[in-house]
Amino acid sequence: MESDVSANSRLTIAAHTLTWIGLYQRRGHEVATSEQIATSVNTNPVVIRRLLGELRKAGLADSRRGAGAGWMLARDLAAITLLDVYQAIEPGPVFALHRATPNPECVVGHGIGPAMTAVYDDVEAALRRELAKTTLEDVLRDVLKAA
Amino acid sequence: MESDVSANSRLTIAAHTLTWIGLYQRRGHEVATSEQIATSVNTNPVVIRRLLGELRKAGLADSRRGAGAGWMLARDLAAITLLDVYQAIEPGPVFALHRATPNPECVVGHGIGPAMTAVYDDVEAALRRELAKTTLEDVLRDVLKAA
DNA sequence: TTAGTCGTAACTATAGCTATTACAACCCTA
DNA sequence: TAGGGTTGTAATAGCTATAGTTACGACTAA
Repeated sequence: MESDVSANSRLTIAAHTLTWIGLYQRRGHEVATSEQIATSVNTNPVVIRRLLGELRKAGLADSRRGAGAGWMLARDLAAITLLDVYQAIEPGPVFALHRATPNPECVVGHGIGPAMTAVYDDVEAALRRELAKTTLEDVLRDVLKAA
Repeated sequence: MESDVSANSRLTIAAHTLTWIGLYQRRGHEVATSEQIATSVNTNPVVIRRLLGELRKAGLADSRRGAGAGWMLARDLAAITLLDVYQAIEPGPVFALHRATPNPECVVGHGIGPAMTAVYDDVEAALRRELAKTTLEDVLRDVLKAA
């Protein structure tokens, strides 16, 4: 259990999942099951299947049904950045404007939205730039180094 | 109502609040009440008081009690960056590791935590760098320009 | 003494993430 | 063609954070 339970662990789980599949495939297996991945991640197989569904929609993973079914990578680990993963699973922005529209008759209430949006756009861009620097190949290298 | 209601609007509200106080003080008033600010933000005064309580703890705002009570800035708008505000009100990191510890007997489960932590540290650093670039004076300038 | 505001507790509502159960759909293999 | 393992997905519940609201004691200038 981590210190802050509120923040998103989706990116962590997604990176874990894809890295696991990549390593498993390199060891000679064709497909990985959500059951196997869930055992490594320590969660429920359905959580993995749902997440992999989103990753498949983004063109990062693929699945096979029926007997001998399972999941595989759609691209090599080196061709997937954490930004790819982030964009596949993150729905909204990190920061939001007001829930309820602020008073438009007030100077600040009127102008604060655009002003903050400009800042938030820059912040998100910086965040994406940073995530784009790391591929899942890099992640796997770090993982194996720690072993 | 904004498009994504889930993300944090706390930074937006906090910046709005401090900017409002700053402008109000420049117009000759000594203190601003949570009631006035809440009218501009379009929320409940208690929400503003709670937030200003955190900002005061961080040394950004100050309050006076009793009759003629209210809030004032502890520093000039130019001396407050959005990073200051962010650090005063944001509790946790943007990204989290797994809720439940992943399987330590699995290579990936064992090494993924440190690997992702390294990335997340860089991302948070980039985010902070970006927020530090903008002061509330900059925000007020943008706000007045939009009017 | 009074009136206005802060400071804070308590409660409710909403939304997202995670976890879990259940089951139909699918398809390889024997 | 029957069996069995796995995907795909709906439904539900619990937890947490944010937000909104009411209520009321604490404080202090006038």
